[in-house]
Amino acid sequence: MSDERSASCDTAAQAGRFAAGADPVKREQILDGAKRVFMSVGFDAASMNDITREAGVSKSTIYVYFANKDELFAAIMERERMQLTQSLQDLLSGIEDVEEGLFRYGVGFALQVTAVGTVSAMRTMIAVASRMPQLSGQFFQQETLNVRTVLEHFLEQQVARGTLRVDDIPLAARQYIELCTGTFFKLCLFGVARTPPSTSEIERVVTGAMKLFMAGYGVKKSDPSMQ
Amino acid sequence: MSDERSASCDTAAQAGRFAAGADPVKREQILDGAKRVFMSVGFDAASMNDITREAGVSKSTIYVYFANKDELFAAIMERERMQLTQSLQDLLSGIEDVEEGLFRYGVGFALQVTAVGTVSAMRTMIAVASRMPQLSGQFFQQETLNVRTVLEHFLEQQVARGTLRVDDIPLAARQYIELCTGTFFKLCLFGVARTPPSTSEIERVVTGAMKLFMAGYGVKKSDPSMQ
DNA sequence: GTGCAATCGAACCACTCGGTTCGAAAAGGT
DNA sequence: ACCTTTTCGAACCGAGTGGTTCGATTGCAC
Repeated sequence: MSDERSASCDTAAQAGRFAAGADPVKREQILDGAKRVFMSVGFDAASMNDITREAGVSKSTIYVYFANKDELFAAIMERERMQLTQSLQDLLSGIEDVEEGLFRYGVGFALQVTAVGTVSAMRTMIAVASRMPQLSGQFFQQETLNVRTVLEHFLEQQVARGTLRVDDIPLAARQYIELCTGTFFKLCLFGVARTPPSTSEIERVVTGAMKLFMAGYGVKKSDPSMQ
Repeated sequence: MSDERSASCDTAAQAGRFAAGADPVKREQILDGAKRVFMSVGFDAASMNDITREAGVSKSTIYVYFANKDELFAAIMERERMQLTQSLQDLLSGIEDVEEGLFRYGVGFALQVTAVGTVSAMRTMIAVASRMPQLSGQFFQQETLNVRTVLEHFLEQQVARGTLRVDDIPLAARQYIELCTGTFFKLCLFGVARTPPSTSEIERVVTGAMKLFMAGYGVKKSDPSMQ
């Protein structure tokens, strides 16, 4: 039954014909339009009439695809979270050198969290965090853990290789993340910085972060001939 | 004329009789009630009917004191900002020892930014930052500058005393602030941490921050007899 | 061309919103 | 007790809210 339905959907994808509420193109169209309104004015000030206009579909169609405003919002935030998480997965793939890894992670992460889309998604989620604890918990919990886990694994590897000496890996990972991104993220979130920081500014701050981090955790090379 | 009015107000303060909309007790009552609603559900979801009930005054009285919802909100956020700024003014007064100063600043600041009241004020302001850029700009700009300036002055003093070697004071100040508070603040803001961190947890993280900071910027004592 | 179904969009619903009006009640001064 | 003024609170206003209904239009398959 479900296999039959799945096959039917795959076939229909070529044909452009779906059951009501099942057209992925129409669904994305709604999500895209709604996202623009939610990210612009937040959940409460986003009206379904505004979303109808922005998405370019009928309001009754929106209600065929989503049960209510809350469900539409949740779908958008989940989509945002997945995109954000996805883009951070491979920041440290295949890297073995400690400074190259730290630099690449720091810059990549800073670019990600200061991007306009990320900031507005965060801001929108923060605004309703106390009223929608489950949704916000899911959004921030997963994202936070994933980002730090990647760095923690990398630090563990470096400790095993003898390039770093770290007693508390989770604390060190937190410290490095905050050194690289903390101020940037806050300035963007608060609206003090109207545009994302430049890449060169990010690189400058990440370089300083690395320098401090290595001063605290780096293992000095004891053999001068290896320099 | 204005002197006469001012004297009249001072006298009346003892007597309990004010011109309409000029009673400071009634004004605070409105602000307190409105604050509770705004901080709980945000600007948009806070209705003037809710605020009327919470403040325990008539809606028409609220409109005698404040022109509209926006003005009421702005007055509350300004009051919050001033309280926040005030409480951070003297964190480093009279301290000369570098590690004592760093510890005291780190712990004091972390306790302040993770307090429930601070977090909800920030969250509420962030939610409307893109719609009320002037208000949010004022709120965050002043607060951010003041907090960091205090630390920068302290670092400058320590550099002059020879206990720290810092090329870039503003960057170092940012780094230390983020090391001490960055993760705590975000976890609270995102609603992941449901309660503020314990003082012992803050002290643990601040101690780690100091250790890292001194590893990077501290001037080692070259005279053993001074230990 | 025909038939079927998804989508459209105008109209509708009960309710809430921010803000206004104004007579009654309350408070304070003399 | 009387007078004045502040505050109260019920009723009101036009606009907007999320969500529903349903005949007309459109799009796709055959």
